[in-house]
Amino acid sequence: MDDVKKVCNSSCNDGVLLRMGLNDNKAGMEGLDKEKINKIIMEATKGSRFYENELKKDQQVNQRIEKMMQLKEKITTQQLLKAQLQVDKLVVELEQSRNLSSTIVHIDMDAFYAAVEMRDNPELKGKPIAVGSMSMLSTSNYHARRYGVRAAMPGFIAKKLCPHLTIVPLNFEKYGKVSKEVREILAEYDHNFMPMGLDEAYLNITEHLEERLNWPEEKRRFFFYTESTTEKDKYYKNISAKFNESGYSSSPVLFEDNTPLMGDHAKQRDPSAENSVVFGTSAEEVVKEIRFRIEQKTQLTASAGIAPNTMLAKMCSDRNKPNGQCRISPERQAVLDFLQDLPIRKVPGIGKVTEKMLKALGIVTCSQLYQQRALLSLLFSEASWRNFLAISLGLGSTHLEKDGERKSMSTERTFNEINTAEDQYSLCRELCRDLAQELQKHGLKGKTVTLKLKNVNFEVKTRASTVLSSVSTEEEIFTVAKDLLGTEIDSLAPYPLRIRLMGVRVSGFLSEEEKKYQQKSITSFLKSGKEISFLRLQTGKPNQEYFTKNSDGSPRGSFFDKKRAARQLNIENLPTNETVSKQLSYDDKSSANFVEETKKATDFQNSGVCKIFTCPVCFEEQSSNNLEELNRHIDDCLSGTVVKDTVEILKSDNSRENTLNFLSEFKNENADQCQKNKTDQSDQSASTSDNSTCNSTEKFTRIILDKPHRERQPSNLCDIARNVCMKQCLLPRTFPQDHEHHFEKTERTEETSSSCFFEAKKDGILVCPVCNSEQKTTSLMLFNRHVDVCLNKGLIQELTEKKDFPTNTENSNRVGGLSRGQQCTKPSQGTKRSGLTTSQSVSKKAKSSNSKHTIEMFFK
DNA sequence: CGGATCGAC
DNA sequence: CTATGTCGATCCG
Repeated sequence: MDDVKKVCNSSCNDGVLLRMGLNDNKAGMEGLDKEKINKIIMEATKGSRFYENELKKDQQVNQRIEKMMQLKEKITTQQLLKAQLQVDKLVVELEQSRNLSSTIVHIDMDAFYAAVEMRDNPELKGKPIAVGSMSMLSTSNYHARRYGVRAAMPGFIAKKLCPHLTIVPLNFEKYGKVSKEVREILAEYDHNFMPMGLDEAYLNITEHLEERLNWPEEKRRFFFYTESTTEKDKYYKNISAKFNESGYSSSPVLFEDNTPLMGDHAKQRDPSAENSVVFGTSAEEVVKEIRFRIEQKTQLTASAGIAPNTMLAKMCSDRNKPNGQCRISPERQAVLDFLQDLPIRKVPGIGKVTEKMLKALGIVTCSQLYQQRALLSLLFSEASWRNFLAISLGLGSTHLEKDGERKSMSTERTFNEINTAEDQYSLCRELCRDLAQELQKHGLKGKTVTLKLKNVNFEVKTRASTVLSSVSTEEEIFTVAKDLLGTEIDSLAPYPLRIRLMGVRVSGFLSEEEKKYQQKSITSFLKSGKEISFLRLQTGKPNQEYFTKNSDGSPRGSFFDKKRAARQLNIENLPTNETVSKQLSYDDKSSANFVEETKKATDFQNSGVCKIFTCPVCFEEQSSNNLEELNRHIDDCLSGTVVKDTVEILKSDNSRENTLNFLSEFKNENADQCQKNKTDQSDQSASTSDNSTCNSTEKFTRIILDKPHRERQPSNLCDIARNVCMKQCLLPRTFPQDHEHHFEKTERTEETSSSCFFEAKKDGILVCPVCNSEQKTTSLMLFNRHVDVCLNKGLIQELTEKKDFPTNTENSNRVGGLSRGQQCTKPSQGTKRSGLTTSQSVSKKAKSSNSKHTIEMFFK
């Protein structure tokens, strides 16, 4: 979309109006001047809930600015000088890395949707039109823009600005088709061109330019598409006029020919024909050719920018729109000249908030951005000021990297106020259904579900929950989403939740790598057939009181508390085959009673009173008054006695899930082996333990370990875990003063990493499985602590609070002080995060108590 | 991680 | 009456 939203003049100080779209209308022309436009918008706006919210947001930005200014006051000359030196060192580096050798083109269709609609409906020509609805416009044509009608403006306001405005509804299908036609052309110049939405694209024509040098003229000749109808005739005469104006050396254009001609067709024609045009070999000529071809093919015009990198190309394409192009020649000085007086708002990535903040510092143009680089490095985050610096130097990506895998998928809807829980739940389900459909279409499953709500005052809230295994079906997503919704409804009771928008998002997809691995695992898991009987899944109706994480106020337990509670529940609900269904139906109730249970469990743990505990591995009751003994017992179970013939595990509740997952994986390994030994094992997967097929049906897992383990190097957690069980682990896993801690670790076995399972390197040097750094330590506990620091800052804090963990102060200070990203990043990796971030490793566990599910795989 | 915010189309 | 929908990135707690 062209830059309708960026027209805001930086001279405009009025916070709210800043967003409303002013126009740079020239006096005397048809349309309205800025003042009138603002007045009309204001009248239509003031007093509305929307406006109130805009004011609120504006104040928040002002507060940010205030904070920044306070920070600025405290900066000393000394600090500034020091910063200047450091930044300038970076400037030298960046300058050295400047690469002017690429030719990047940014193509931007002019008022795309509006142009398409006008093309297809001649009645609209010459009229001000906008595409969208009374609620929201996507774009407007240039005629309408003179009245201040812009993209992102509600139609009813646009109507007030321009009463004779025609609003055309969106027709994405059509735009998609046109877009495809354009892309076909673009692909000829760069196979890897990068589309940005339907109407924009970046091309790297560096290679094309080289090849083109050797092209014969005939290969660069294009013919005008002509038709005998008067209407079209006129149309193309206009085009040819434009092209001649802009400096084409082409001969006068005639329109006697009826045949659309491009590329190879051209060769067959008489080269001297006057209805053709030959384009040169320069970058400008190439882009003119592209634009020409686009126009011939679609009757739509495009603007373009040519520059040594994407950022510059994008800004360039803005320069001469509509229907124009601009080039920054690949010289440093040309780049700097271009930037000199360019308002920072024109820079992609700098929006209205950043603009306002920088303006508070007196920065409006890119050259000012450069001049203030030292100050900016002290006031903004590393990422931000480095970005600012790159901008002010005119640096950007010189190649087009294909966008990586999708990270999230979502759907949201705006509607008239909905305030009854019933309607909200059913809407939520509907959204989940739509989303599930899309997810499955793309074969995606994610671990995090986010619910988005916008109340009638336009305040937006998001609530997220991450579960252990990926979700993709309506039921799975809804199970999570309805809980999130439930807590929100509850948190407002007795007042109703009054919303105008709801959205559901799923993120945390498995990477391609992980997918393959899981696929394999599941397959082998299923193929082992008879060994698997059931998988249990959460069941029953949505329970509004079901506990979830809740940010503000409402009762919630910490992760550990939940774990303890869950453990405690085990004690009361011994899983036996007879009580299975009872147990399950209790599950939901037990969740509802979560708070109470949490308390009980915590009390138990603190009191040290002797209690009965059911070992999650062997399921024998253990009576113990301290966790140490329990841990020892579990250690014994894990390290040998259990891993032998035919162990049956009944999966009955969440608390045991981790251990079960751990063992499931075990089983997978064995199943894998089985596959190789037994030639044809008939597939008895009637038990359908695939994640995706698990619905609310009650199922149980029965896991049998009956095969010897393969011998090979540990390559993933599962392997490591196996080694532990085979007593191959090189390190003792019980730490005298650290039993509770250890217990938690046991539960974390499904984590991508765990301080419990690692390999020892030589004397006193251990390799942290999280950050991979070598840790010199004489104390396992200290090492363990390091790993945990890597795993989760919050975790450590919790532990230290509760247990007064012995530790060296320097270390604990550092933990609190550093940001997580830094903690676990190897120095050599610079600013990039290590493959395994803290967040990732902590993620799965965090919501474990909230999850239902089946097989959990482990990856390294 | 979870939540808010920014920015782009 | 009537102020979008989707996505990625980043920052902070």
